[in-house]
Amino acid sequence: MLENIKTYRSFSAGEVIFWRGEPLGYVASLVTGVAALSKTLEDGRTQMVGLLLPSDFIGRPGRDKIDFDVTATTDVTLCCFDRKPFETLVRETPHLTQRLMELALDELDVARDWMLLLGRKTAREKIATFLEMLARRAEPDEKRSSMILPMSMTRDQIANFLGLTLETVSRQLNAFKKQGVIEFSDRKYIAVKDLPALHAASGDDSDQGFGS
Amino acid sequence: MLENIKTYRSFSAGEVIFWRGEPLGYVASLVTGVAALSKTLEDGRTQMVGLLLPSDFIGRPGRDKIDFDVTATTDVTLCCFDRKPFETLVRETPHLTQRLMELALDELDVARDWMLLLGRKTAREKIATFLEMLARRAEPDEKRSSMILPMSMTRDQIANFLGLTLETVSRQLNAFKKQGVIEFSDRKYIAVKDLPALHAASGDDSDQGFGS
DNA sequence: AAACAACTTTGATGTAGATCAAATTATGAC
DNA sequence: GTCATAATTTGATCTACATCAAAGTTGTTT
Repeated sequence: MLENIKTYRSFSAGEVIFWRGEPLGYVASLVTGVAALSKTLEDGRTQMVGLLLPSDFIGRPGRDKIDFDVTATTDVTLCCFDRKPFETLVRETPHLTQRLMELALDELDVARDWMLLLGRKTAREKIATFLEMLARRAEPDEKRSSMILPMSMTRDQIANFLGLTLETVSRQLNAFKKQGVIEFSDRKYIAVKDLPALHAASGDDSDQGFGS
Repeated sequence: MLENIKTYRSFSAGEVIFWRGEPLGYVASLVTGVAALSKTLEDGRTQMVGLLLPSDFIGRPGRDKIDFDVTATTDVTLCCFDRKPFETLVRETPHLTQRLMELALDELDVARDWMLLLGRKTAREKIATFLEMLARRAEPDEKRSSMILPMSMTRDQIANFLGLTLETVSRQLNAFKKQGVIEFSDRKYIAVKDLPALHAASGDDSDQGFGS
């Protein structure tokens, strides 16, 4: 049923997918690539408020506007559904509403973890949390302490994600490198050598969330 | 239908309503008072991740645990529904699911505004945003630039809400007082004298959210 | 009304991370 | 390969806010 109304769209790295305040013509599911949700203050300071990875959903039933920009971090492919028919479908399919609510609740949990990070963590803890999150997303089940993560964000983007400056991100990343916790030479990858060390540096209560 | 399964519970200021990780026996709607959602790091640093005012909902369909503590800020009355019958009801009432999803999306918007505040705003901007938010909630329609706000939070609680220390909160509050933007003598109230000045000091993009 | 405990204010000092300023090093184009 | 542009690193300095440390308030108990 969704099949009939779906179309694909592509965006290249750096392109804006949705502007804040602009009426949304469609909702979408991210197929490939990475996109970021961000908010901006009047003087240009920006803060990322969400990261979209493949299978993540953009758009909110019952709302025709969003209050943040959505930007392609890498080249991105979207699977789009026109809003009107999608909303009709949602109204007629209770199960789908249920599913969308679960997605919203998941996003809310992530947002609240991020609030704790932004409000109370040190720069070192922020970087450790960020890397640990990437590692967990890349290999949800594996318990290896070592792995290679594709890195599509620049230092500046990471800084906007963590509420830091790009210089601080660079320094903390190199501090972890010097300690042998991570390795990198190429800009495209970061190798995690000691995941438990990252977790220990994240400041998180050990039995919170995914605990140790 | 909800009538049959509802009960009322009271908590006095400072009491914990739900502990993080503890299975939730019931969901609830806040009737009177103020409660706070908060998260804690292993060394005790805490960050509030939400504020519950009358009519706000606690608990999430399909989840039996929450990842934060809920604490009564003032004396609180809750209207509770046992979880099992409530969930059955939700499954059978698509309209209710729809409504709960809207609540979740509203919370998500609030959480993201807070991420911008925590990540990028200065102490002065945080305080201005906080006071402006209270003013808007107290009188959503009124366009008066002057009003009296009941203040139930201590400096320490405000600090945990804004990602600051209590001393910084005190200093910034007194700075606004000295400038005639607010007034207070009693601990129970803050009088806003110049709402536009607060908005101007909040750092928000003027056409974002509720614009100027 | 005195004694207290819990807040709040105010001041002095310290510091993590921001800001400013160059190098240095990738990376993609030609 | 060479050039040009963008990203990263590194260093020096600055500053907003945290931290430490007393007072001063306010409200409550007896």
